[in-house]
Amino acid sequence: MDSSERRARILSLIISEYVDSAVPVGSEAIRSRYNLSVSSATIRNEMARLEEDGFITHPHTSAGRVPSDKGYRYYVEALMQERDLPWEVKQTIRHQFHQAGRDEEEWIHLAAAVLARAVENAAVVTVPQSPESRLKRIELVSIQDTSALMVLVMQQARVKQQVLIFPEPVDQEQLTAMSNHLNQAFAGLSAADIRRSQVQLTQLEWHVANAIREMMESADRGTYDDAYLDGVRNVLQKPEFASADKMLNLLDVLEQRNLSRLLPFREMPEDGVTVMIGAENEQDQMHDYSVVLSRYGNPDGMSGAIAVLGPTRMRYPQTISTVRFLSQLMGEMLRTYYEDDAPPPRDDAPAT
Amino acid sequence: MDSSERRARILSLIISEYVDSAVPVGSEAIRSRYNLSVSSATIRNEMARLEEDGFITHPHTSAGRVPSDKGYRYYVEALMQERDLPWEVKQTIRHQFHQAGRDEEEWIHLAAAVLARAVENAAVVTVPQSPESRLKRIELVSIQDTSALMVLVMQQARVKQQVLIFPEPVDQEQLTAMSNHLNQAFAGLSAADIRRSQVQLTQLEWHVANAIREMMESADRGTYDDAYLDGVRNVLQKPEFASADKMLNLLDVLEQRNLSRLLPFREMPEDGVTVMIGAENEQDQMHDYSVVLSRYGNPDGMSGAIAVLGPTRMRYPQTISTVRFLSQLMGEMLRTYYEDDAPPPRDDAPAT
DNA sequence: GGGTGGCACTCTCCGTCCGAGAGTGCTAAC
DNA sequence: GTTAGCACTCTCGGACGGAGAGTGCCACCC
Repeated sequence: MDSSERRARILSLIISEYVDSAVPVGSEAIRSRYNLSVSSATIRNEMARLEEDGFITHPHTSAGRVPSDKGYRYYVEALMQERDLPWEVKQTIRHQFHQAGRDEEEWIHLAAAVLARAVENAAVVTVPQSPESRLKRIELVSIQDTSALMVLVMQQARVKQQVLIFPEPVDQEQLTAMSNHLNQAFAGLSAADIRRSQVQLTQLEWHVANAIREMMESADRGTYDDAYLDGVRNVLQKPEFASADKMLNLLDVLEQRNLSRLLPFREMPEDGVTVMIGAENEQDQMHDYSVVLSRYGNPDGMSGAIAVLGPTRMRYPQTISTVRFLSQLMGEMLRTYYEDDAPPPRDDAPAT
Repeated sequence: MDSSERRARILSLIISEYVDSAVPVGSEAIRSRYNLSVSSATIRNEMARLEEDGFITHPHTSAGRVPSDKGYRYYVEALMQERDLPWEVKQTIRHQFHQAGRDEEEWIHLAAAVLARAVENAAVVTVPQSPESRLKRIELVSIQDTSALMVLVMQQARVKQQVLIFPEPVDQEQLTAMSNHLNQAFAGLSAADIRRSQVQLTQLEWHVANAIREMMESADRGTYDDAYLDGVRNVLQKPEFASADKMLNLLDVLEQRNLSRLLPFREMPEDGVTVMIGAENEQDQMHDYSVVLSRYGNPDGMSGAIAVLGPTRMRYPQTISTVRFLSQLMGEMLRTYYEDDAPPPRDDAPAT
């Protein structure tokens, strides 16, 4: 057996063992558990080499070895074999999704729950966003003399609402007239289009148009901020978080709603699964965690992100396959239920 | 000094001291810290009496005293004096609220954040609900050949949305015709009214009407389930949760979305603040926590609940005042922004 | 008889110590 | 290159003990 090949195998075994047990793994342990045909002394020699090269470390002199970020990275890159999820598992998930397919909130929730459960870590799923909202319909409903509810329907079936306060009493008839006019003027436009628009508007209409534009702009800005989180408990239960301050640390990372700053959604490639191990994440707070994430949907149309967050000691193969499958599935769901008639101009979209 | 009066004073001091320090408080500590004119031995005697009567307990023989649920209850009932919040504090909060008054979600969020921060514990704020939703307007917007977005506007400015799938292609023109007809037929009705309605509907309209009814029913059922939570960290940081299992315990209580089962929203009186101390809550899981809660809004119109959750060791006076003030303020907000002109009379179902 | 000083007693907390156990690294031999 | 052997290191957990805080009770005092 090639010596570097054997070294790789040992690294692989250390990782499997450590991922399962959370306990530093010693030379004798792997020899006996995987009955290798070499002695523990040989394994120790190899381990020393692996440590020299930075793939594993030592909590202290007389402890077993623990994979380093670099070790995991090499494992993910070269050693592990990603298994496709078993057909039944896929089928079960698919079924659950089609059950809950109507209500977006429920649907995203479900995705997070399924993911968290499958990978036994925390899952984050963002609400899908379109790159630039376009107005489809506006509706004004009277509430009080001087206030009305504005409901915006955007393309891709996104609905936004806001209470408007008018400087003078406005009745439903006026509101209807205004919404008719605004619909005519603004349907199909983006926030920028509306800003540039030259349409003649009354004072009140202008008031409303402003509110529309602001809401659309804030919707466009808010990408990735609206995320569902599930499975925090999975992570907290892991032995690495047994102490109270570790737990608080993790909760700090998760509870704040600026998750999107900690997960590198922005740098996500258009497709494929991204793995970020420990200190590879630029955020200091994330150095003890790994993130596996993927975009779902169509970058030109509706898209969001799903991510798994857990300790660096994570089952990468399963996690990656699951994230991959779920992101595909959610893409399909988006196309089926939410996308406009006009198919986005890409020619690799699998037929539904 | 009357002896029972002195005993009450000592209980009061024990509670203040313990609430601040989280450490069992001894006789000498109280004497010196509040320079009472009696010796520690006398205080010990009084403490023995208080313990006999069940107001305080002993973690172990040679430890100081800790208030029992009964002790806190007596304190809340008879000893503490609820101070009104300082005017500036009220003003600051009021100001924040009027800043964020438009968007309901933001507004509820803010309420939870303000409350959690003010009382240094966890805060729960439910979305306001009306006792029975009434349809105000329905809108149908085409998405694809066979699917459309249904947007329901209820009285009290609540908006619900759902994607509908039709068995046959339907274009926007048909959708508009349908929504016009349904608006005519159903405006102002409750789910029950719609169920009873005798209006002639086409097959497709019937399909939609069904969806409307289901959504309204689910909205009516869902009271109190939709809640915002803030300040979990405040609670976790307290010394009583320093150990990992205590933390997990608390997280279990909070993370699950069935908070409404643990907080006795249903038994809430129509007005006033309810305090529930430790084992007074029927739910076993809640025996270590106290809850201070209040309804906000108008029981006949829109109403919701706000609650504070923390360890039984809690600053009851401040917490109660804050909850009281916030519930009043939120009631005002509801009336100002969200309530219909016509207060919902009981028997106004328009004939169809 | 209530209040008080005194004192023995109890229990926790924390630092120290020690032995068992696990694992390493090195060396010498195969 | 591999291996057996062995000294060495470090952690973990239990035992121990002293310091400190607090109680409970008794005898005494006003």
